[in-house]
Amino acid sequence: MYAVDEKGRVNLPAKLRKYVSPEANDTFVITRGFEKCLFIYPVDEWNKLEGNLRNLSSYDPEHRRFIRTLLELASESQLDGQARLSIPQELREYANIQDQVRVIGTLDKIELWNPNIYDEYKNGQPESYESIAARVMK
Amino acid sequence: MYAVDEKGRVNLPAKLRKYVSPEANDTFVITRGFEKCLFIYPVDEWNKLEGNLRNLSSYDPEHRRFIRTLLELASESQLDGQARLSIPQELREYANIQDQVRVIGTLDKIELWNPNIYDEYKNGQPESYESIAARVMK
DNA sequence: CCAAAATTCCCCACTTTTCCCCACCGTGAC
DNA sequence: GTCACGGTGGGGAAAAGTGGGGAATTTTGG
Repeated sequence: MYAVDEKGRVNLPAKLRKYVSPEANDTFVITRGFEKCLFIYPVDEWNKLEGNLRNLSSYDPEHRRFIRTLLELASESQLDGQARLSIPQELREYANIQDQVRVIGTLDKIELWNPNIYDEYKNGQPESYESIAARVMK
Repeated sequence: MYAVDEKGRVNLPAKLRKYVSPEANDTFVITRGFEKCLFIYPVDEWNKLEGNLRNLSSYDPEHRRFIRTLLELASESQLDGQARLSIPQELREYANIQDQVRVIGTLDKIELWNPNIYDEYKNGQPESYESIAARVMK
């Protein structure tokens, strides 16, 4: 759990920063995620994703919709001197992020959640973690 | 049974340390486990697990949930000079670990339990150890 | 096109947590 | 008894996290 200050800045935990490739050069792309959270991609990871997007067809309505939604709120920015990232207001509103965030590192990106919404998400699942794990990792 | 000191440190018993591969270089990843306990993986074991996670699809809602839950509280750290590991507060809270822990070595990882919760878990099982053994090892 | 307002960004300062180190206690082996 | 090893406790430096002032830039309104 980390603080969001009045200026909408979030500290990226040192533990997670450690895993970000130096190629990213402290630059990140932040956009809306799945379920009401935000995704923060180190630019190098983002570029890979963007490469995949280019393979989609802008003549297919579903592809179009997917690309638009993903890019609509996307925004690139750099860490400040204290390793914090500014989260644009529209994105904060989308994820309902106020003064506290839960930060989750998920392999290729980082997720930001309103802590309450994350708890609801976890508790709202019909199946337990253990039983999903058994199925997924079989 | 081992002590947890005021700083949240736990001594990894010499008996267990003996079995950890030198490749792990005294580095461990600690995260939530199944049932209310914590898992401590030597990094080399963790890396294998992480490799499997990367094969999951982050576009599948169940896979996403699994990855989030597993990584949400995950944290890497090294043994200190006295062969102790610091257990982050959020993880201690999750497993309800206060001043005593039960430490169980389980082949590829180590489990930490609140001693009382572990007893309840054992006693709460409908089937006896012997009859599970018969089925599992058939 | 200019001025006022708002936002962004860069810097400095303070607080809290983590981690590195040293010291101590108890037990079992010699 | 004394030595070695495993386990426990705690002080203090360094790192991580937090808050906020003010210049620079962008946006807005006339």
